[in-house]
Amino acid sequence: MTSVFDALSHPIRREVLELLKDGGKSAGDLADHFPVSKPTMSGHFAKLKSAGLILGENRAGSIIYTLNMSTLEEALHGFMARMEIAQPHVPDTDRGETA
Amino acid sequence: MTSVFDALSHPIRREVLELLKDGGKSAGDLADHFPVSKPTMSGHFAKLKSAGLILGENRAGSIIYTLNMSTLEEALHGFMARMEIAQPHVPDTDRGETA
DNA sequence: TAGTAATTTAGCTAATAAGCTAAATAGTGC
DNA sequence: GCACTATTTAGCTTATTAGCTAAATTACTA
Repeated sequence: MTSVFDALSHPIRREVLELLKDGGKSAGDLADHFPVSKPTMSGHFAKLKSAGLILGENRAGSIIYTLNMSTLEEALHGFMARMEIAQPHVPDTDRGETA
Repeated sequence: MTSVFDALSHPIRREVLELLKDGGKSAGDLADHFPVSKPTMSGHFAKLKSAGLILGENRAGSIIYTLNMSTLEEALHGFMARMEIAQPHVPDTDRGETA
């Protein structure tokens, strides 16, 4: 069970997540974005899946990976709360921002 | 030059950062919080320093490590922006910025 | 059912990480 | 300068990671 932060430690894996933010993509399509072999990419997918950051689904002879945003958000928000890191660019709370 | 995400991948290193959020602490005091040897902790400090997450300063026979919050914030905010993750609002916290 | 395309698994190598003990270094204070 | 304390460096072992090629598997499609 790879931890989320372990999964995020490799730049290829972070970029895979970014590629998935606008919708699912096949393993092959994802792999084509990176200068490593498909088996190597398969290992990266396995780690992301083990961390709960992506889900894989069989579809028409391919495997479509989709982002599991809630796992990522929970990990990042949880850590930021522990560290008491505030948001940088959202308006002051005393200006009555409407969510 | 360890990357911030590499540095964050180990739980001891994340907890060191948390211990430093309310002010600097000596290497020895930090090491006492963890069930590993001091040389091992020294290696963790070196990685955090190499990632720009902490600073070490000689003071009265000890080395005081302090958190470099801006590096951490930049990395997390940057990644969250790339991922289009809403950043949480953290309530006012007194981080000890006594004028 | 056989073929084909997509993906993973197996098996390997090389590099890095994390831990240890023992020794070296740096800085204080007498 | 010497002793003392704090911390790091050296040197080692073991485990993990990341990469590769080749082979196996899975799942469509004809």
